[in-house]
Amino acid sequence: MDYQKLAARLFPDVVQTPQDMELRFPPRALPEGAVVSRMAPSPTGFVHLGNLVQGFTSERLSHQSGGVHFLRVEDTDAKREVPGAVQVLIESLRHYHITFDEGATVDGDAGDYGPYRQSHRAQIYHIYAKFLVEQGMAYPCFCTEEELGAMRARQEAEKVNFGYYGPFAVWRDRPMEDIEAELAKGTPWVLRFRSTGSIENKIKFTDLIKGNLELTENDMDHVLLKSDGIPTYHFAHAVDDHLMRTTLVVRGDEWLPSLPFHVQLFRALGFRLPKYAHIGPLMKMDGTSKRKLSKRKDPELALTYYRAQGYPTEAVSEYLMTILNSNFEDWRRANPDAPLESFAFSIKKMNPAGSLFDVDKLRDVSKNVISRMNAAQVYAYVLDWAQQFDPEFAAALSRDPMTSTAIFAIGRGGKKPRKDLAVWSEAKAYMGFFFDEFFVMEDAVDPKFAKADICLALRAFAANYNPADGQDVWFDKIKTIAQTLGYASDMKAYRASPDAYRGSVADVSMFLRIAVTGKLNSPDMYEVMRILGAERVRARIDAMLAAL
RNA sequence: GGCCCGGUGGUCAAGUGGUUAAGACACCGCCCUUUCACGGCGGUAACACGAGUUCGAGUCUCGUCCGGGUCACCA
Repeated sequence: MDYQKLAARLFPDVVQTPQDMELRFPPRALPEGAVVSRMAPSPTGFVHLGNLVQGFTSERLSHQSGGVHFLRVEDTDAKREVPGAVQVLIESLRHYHITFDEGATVDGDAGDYGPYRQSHRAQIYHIYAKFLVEQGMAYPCFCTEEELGAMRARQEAEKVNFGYYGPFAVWRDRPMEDIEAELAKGTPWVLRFRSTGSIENKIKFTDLIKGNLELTENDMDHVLLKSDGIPTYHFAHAVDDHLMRTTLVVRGDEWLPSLPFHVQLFRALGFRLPKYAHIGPLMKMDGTSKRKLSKRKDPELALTYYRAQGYPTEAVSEYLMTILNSNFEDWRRANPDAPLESFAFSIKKMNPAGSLFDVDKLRDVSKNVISRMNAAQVYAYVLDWAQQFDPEFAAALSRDPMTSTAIFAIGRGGKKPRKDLAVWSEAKAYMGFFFDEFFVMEDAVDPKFAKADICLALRAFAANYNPADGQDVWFDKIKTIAQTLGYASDMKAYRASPDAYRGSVADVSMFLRIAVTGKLNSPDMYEVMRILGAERVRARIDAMLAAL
């Protein structure tokens, strides 16, 4: 077989050589130990937690080492192309503070190692495809989908390994005449790798996360170029990561099975193999069993889900960091206000196994993140969320920003801040009662108290209420009312002999709380009344008196 | 089915031959407290199983079992 002739026949337009590419994309001048890593997502319009996990890891590792982090868009699958997806992708990543030194941008490329969209790199791939054919390491295959399907069915029936290999690689050693005949007919073809591997052999490999691995050699003649001339992931990975001078590939461990093939490919192309870090998957419980989080079935995989629920982006980041680096939580406790970037991310701390996604934990992290914010920040975030997902609430909040901020300031700051909110969408339930349009009687007074008694207490409070009172005076008045009406003003005394009283000052407070907030639970009542103002406090007490 | 990865409380996880096997979340109890939230104290709960190596194994080896991933002209 004349491989030169075959190569020329298959790629008549290719004039450049791999050497030309070496000159065009020279090795990077970076200090020893600087990591060049990248994100290489496909633009499906669906940015998910897996992207973030991968992105945090590659970003931290490259930037902490003084290296380069770039973005490459893997848009090689025309069938899955979604308009506008690249923009969504880039904006989402920026939102989560995953930064790039070079790569694809919304309207083009930035950097010397591009193009950074695989759809713009066809000529480059073809140079290497031609090279492999010339070397006898790749060949065209004219099998149809039907033929491949039938082969697979036969393999399943015969219980042999699936795939295009050995005796099943029907186009592997066809004579030139056969190839020429199909070409002349215009039959579509794919370019396949001619594997010299055997499943009898093992290769040793060290993964930065998984450690020492022993894998079976690849004996499959995988597809390099699809019939439209666009490369498969494998081929694009080898060519791009070599030419972009990537030193570390961070990706999900679903790629582990194809690693032996990648090792072969790099060797065949004369490329130096980068280091690899394969991350375990994010799992979830499905009934009684675990499974990998799925794009199709699990809405909580999508970043838009967290946006809609109202999780601060920082909470999502911090939660993922607790999964990625086991010592992150300890560090955060010791450095509550330090920016995420000052944490010393270590690949050694990454777990080789997959972890179950834990919503309870996420909520806890989120509460802590929010508790560290000041009232103005919380107000801004809640407003931002509400403008998109609850416009009526947003309108109420922004009517009087000062007051809204003051509401969020209750119990905030100090050593023991309240942690009421885990997500912005809970804000309305938490403090909506401040707004007359959202005020509803959610809860009722314990029916063991007679309506007449409740009225007595409420009237007494209204009669004595002075908004100018300090907190102590305010509460002393309530205690006095309690005492006068036969309720215990001292909780210890009440607990000692509850039957000696009509109730306690806690019950009197409860009447007031229901009247003013409509709820059994609320933040500090004194602060609530202060912000609500005397007029509305009285109006709500009157309304409750009327309802009783 | 083949190949590969993994297996410490319900969950996330420390742990690299000698520990009373950390910590966090969740759960339960008590304290603080006018409610809730916060905070404090305490509690239930784990090395999948079986051999082997060793004075000694969660840690090393082998086998078994279980879980997951992967076997496309998708990435």
